[in-house]
Amino acid sequence: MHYPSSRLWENPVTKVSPIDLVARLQRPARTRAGGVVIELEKQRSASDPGYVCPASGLALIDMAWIEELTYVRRRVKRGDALFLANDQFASIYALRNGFFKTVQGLEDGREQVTGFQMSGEIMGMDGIDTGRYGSTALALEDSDVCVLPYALVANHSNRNDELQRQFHKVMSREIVREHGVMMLLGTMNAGERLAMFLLDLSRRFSARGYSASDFVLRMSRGDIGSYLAMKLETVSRAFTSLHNLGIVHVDGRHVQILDFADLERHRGQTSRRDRD
Amino acid sequence: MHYPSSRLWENPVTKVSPIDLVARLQRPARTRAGGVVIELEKQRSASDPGYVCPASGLALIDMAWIEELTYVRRRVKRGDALFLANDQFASIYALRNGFFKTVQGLEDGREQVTGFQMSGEIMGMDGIDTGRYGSTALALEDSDVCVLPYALVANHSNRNDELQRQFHKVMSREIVREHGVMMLLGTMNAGERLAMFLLDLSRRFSARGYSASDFVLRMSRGDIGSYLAMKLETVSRAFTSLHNLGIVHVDGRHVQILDFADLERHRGQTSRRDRD
DNA sequence: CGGGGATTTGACACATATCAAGAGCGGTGG
DNA sequence: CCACCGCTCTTGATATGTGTCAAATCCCCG
Repeated sequence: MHYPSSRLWENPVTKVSPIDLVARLQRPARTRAGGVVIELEKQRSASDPGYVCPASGLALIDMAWIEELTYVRRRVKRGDALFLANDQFASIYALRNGFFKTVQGLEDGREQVTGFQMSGEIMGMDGIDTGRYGSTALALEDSDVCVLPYALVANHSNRNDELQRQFHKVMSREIVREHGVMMLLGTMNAGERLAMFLLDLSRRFSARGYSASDFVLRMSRGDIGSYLAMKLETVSRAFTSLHNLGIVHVDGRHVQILDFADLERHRGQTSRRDRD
Repeated sequence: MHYPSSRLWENPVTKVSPIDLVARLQRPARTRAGGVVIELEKQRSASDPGYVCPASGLALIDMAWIEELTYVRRRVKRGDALFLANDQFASIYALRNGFFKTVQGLEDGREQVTGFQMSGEIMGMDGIDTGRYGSTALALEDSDVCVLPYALVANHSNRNDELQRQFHKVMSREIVREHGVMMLLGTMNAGERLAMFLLDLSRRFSARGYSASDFVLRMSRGDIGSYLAMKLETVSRAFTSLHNLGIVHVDGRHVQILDFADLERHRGQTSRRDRD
């Protein structure tokens, strides 16, 4: 699979080009605490506030710490990649505004959506281990991202217990989320999976001040299916089923949850009779 | 589900009881850097080396850092729990010797194995976010575990870049692993899943100096099925299939991989004809 | 040596995949 | 403004992989 990447050529907010940044961060043979990062910090504290990623949209998610660390922002257009699987890892990314999916590929070409990210959520942590990203992050709508150079995060969290804690929590949360997905894929049928998916989206929209019961999906049926491990036709049928039961109103990508209690209940037992 | 827990009553290696340890770690209203942890460190540097977890068995896995942080070791008998889902989080655990599974539960009682851990691997990181473990860790054989109080890990990694990096890597690795499992569950059929599973085990045994091609499974067909999201009967049939194809020799829990190339290939396409 | 869980195997059911066709819908250009 | 294209989505008919239920055997552990 080949996606257009916004990687090295788009840098509307900062004066320092990402290329320089990456080059500096990767400059070898200097202790992290000593040279490189401090140098970056000096730049960061220069008088131009433009490259500081305002945390406004993120406050709800308890991520003021991101503000401290943002070195540069990046805009990613719908359909473009923030990073590609196998790219050299240098930064994690906090989504400030917009919507992403992360996609993981197999050698033989099969691929799967491993997550959807919305504002305040972090991408790229799967790159820390091997030094290369394990997945590709694709914008599902025009988005605005805070670039958090990993070296900076690491360095700051040495001296800021709260930041360290937040960072650990973010990674832990990702582990917990993935446990949940494994659970979903391992123990639930199609109807339950979709119900869980909608409830999860609802909760996350709600946490950001949007309606919990009325929202527009940013992803296609195929993406949902890939994430939930079912074919797009099955996703469509499951939507139709929920719609016919009067639990949600579905019109294309516009979803209205009509009965949360039923949807919650659905998330526990569904079977053939529901479709009739 | 109710499992016997080794939690508060088993502490054969250290002089400080886990109860005291936990109590101290949880003592509120003291900065982490200041009071509590330093206090622990003093104890740790006392003349009794017994409570330091020798890193011997872990060296291969690049985890010498664990040695520095181990405050106490714990023995967990087969079938007992190291920690239970919903237990108050205080420590992560490095498996020194033995074999574990981690199990996640749904409110309605359904549960799933989310991972198998062998020596050198870390458990409990899913507790950092919420302060409670998200899963239960059950010993599949008598095991020996290094207890790494989270406060200690956090404190040390403030002052030790390498340790910080290792810790981040371990969490990242867990995220990557879970992406892999999602992939497995989302895109592969039963035969492929089992092939992947066996190759994964093989690799991990091999990394610990055991045979890559001849090993004894510590877990039941049911556990494997739970992990791979298939019924135990299906696991059994998939084993039989691999056996009949001459790719692996299976005798109960004793597995010998006869043809790695075929097994790798199997991990890419399997279908009905393989069973005939 | 006995008992009970673990495993295997078979027959059948069912949830979901697959294949196929058509409908909706937004964008584009004549 | 309409026609057309390409996409996504829906719906139907059928195929199939895996689940379910059941029974027999194995074998581990007390």
